[in-house]
Amino acid sequence: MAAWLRLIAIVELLPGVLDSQLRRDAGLSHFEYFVLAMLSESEGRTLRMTALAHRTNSTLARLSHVVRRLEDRGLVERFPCPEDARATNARLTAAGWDAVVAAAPGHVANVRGNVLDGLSAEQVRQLTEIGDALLARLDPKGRMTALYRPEDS
Amino acid sequence: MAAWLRLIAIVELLPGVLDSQLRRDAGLSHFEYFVLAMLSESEGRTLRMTALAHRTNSTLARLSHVVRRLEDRGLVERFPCPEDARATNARLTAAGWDAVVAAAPGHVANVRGNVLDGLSAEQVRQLTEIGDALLARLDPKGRMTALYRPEDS
DNA sequence: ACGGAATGGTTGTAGCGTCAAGTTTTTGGT
DNA sequence: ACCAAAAACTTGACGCTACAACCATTCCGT
Repeated sequence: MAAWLRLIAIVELLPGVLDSQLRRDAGLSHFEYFVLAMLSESEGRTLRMTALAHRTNSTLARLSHVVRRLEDRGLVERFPCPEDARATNARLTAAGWDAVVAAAPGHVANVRGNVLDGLSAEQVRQLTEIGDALLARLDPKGRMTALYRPEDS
Repeated sequence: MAAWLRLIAIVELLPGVLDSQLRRDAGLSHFEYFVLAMLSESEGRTLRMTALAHRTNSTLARLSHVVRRLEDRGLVERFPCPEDARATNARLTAAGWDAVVAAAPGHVANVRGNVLDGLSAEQVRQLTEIGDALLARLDPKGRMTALYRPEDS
């Protein structure tokens, strides 16, 4: 019960902390930043929509809306996938890359300052294992396994 | 980094799991349920809006909207606080009590099944301490301390 | 090789949360 | 005693997310 109440509080408070720093300093929501960051780390800065949805723990519908808005802002571009005519690729533009590079340091500092620095090295290790155990239940199909366990996928 | 990615994934996935079960089985969002639950545990099933906002880790603005909707549905009623004319009290109605009682068992089962049962007793203990450490940073003013550390405040 | 099911994606809508602004009452400094 | 600042909400507008419906393409069993 004690653990559960704390977990709820974290889930309720963390998004606000991340969003407001990024919104203020970079004009991006945390989810938008995360989408751009996942693209920036991919081959050719390009991913199929479904793959991107998995890496961002999101729905295709949600992602579709967000990518459209990012495209309107010139940070991302979409083009049909040559290999599968059903699929769409999303690629980071030069402006999108610049936006991630500009936003990253402040975001990392925020995460360290507000989250990780409060934990001992041992607790970080414990949290990693707890995270694995929880995600095994929350994401039973292992859809976004690629993110938190990059060796599979 | 591994711990951080897992924490993000949890924060992204957990609300959906909680909301969809409660929405489906009880017609309530998790936040609405939590508001009703906090009232149900309070003296006279009544709390001032500010106190309720702290216990639910939320903003007064957010809470005000939610309580208005709950009031429209007859689950809660609002009345001015006699001691402080600025303040508003929210009280659970009989229908609201019934709604919490009806929703609780399914919700508890869901939480156990999807979250806590995946952890060992030792991990639950670790999570409690990690939660304390994180909340000390996320909620530096200890606004909603009352929730996760009921002995103070 | 054909037809139904599954996959991949988009869009409209409705509901919820955030932000900024406003009102009223209380507190505190002088 | 007075006035400014703070506290306690409420409200309206706007943006984002979930849900459901939809279309196109590919897969697969027979």
